[in-house]
Amino acid sequence: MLDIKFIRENKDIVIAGAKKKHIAVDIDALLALDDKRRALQASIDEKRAEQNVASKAIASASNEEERQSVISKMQTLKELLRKEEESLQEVMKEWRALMVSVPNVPDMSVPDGESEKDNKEVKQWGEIPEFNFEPKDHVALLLANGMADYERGSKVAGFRGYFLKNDGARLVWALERFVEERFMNRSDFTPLIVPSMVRREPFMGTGYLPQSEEDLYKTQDGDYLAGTAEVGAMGYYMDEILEKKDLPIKFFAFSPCYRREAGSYGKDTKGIFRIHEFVKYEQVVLCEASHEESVKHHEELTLNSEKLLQELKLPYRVVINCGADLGLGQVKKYDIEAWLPSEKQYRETHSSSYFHDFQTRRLNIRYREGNGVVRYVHSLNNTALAMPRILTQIAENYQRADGRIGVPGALQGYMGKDVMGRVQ
RNA sequence: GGAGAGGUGGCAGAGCGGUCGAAUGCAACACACUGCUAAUGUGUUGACCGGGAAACUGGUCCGAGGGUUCGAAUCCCUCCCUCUCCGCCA
Repeated sequence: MLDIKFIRENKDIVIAGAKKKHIAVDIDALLALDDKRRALQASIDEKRAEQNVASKAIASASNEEERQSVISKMQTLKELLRKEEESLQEVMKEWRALMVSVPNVPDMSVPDGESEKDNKEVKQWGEIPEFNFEPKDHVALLLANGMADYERGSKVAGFRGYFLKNDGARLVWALERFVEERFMNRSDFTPLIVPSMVRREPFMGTGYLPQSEEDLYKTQDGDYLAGTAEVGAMGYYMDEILEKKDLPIKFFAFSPCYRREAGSYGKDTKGIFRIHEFVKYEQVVLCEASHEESVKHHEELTLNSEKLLQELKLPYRVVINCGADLGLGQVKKYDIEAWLPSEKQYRETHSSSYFHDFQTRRLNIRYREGNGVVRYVHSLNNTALAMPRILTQIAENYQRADGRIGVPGALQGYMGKDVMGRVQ
């Protein structure tokens, strides 16, 4: 959510930002409604002030006659007040609905664009592997090596269901220990295991609701299943006022993740690239309200993830997401994409974004500055490692002529070997 | 699943329908005192919306939403949440 004052004073910027994101929102209607809201509020405040004065007069009236005369005057005022309060309520309802639909303003450095195809590459790392045999895709590789079972996966769990077995399961556990150890060595990150089954408020606060309701699983008790640990981690300090000295707060958060993938029925239907249920380690940062701080942490979070891919020796690139590929609250987003040989293109493994105070305003997470001023903190997040998606890139990039899969050097200690699978 | 208790400021915790934004304690901050620390004394300290250059000023907020009343933290209703006990289960 943006500050209504900011919208009022920077109408053109907000309209241009929404256009860049290709999100339809009627700012003029919002501002007209806001004028109405403020006029009503002022009138109500005035009447209440009158009522407060009268109340004191009634309490301290010297005689009954005087008392009764003020009371009867207040009875008519009460009726007027009631009417105005009712219309304010209606206005507020509409006002709130509009307010949560106003997107955050993207950064200057965000490129224009219609879709993810217009994302702009800003960095490439690693060498794209050349094979002297016909490389297979991850679907076949994992199956042939007994590392995944899709048929039984869908028998048991339905569409996009999967089992990981043998070295497939062991590889996930190895990756967990790999990433945990990297972050455990950093005292600035607080390890956090977060709930996946979460109330509505943190979803509203992080911006997943109300817009993306159809992408979420919902329980019969009205809770939702989170598609990322960001939701629970951001909810952690909801409705709290932090101290400046405690910032930045960095979470290394783990959770199972659930996504309905409602809008992507045709995409990535095979294998384990796009699935309903997975696990993810997520970096979440709360920092003081400064654009420079946000940018600094954004670059750092992105680099943290890049280092993991570098250790795994997976070729990747970093793209700046274009306007249309940004979420409602995001100011700027980098996707990190690792090379997928079977598709001869990079595919997303990480997504790193910052929000300024868009989320924290909704979540009501603030901090006290030294001078006593209370401000909304800034928030950011980025994937640390998501599994099993990363198995697709590992399997394909490390595949061998004999059909087996090499173990990345950084994982050999955890796996206890340097090659996975079986000879065909 | 059954029974009960409760939700008040950063925390703890009082609070007769009007003088309650709310006693008191703790914490924090400032000043004083003290060789340092500790202790002590004095004072200050809520958030949000609006007006104002500012000083200041009007309004709102005691879980949420309704109701009664001239007036609600206080009375009534509904909902949400938390806790305790019993049962069940890991």
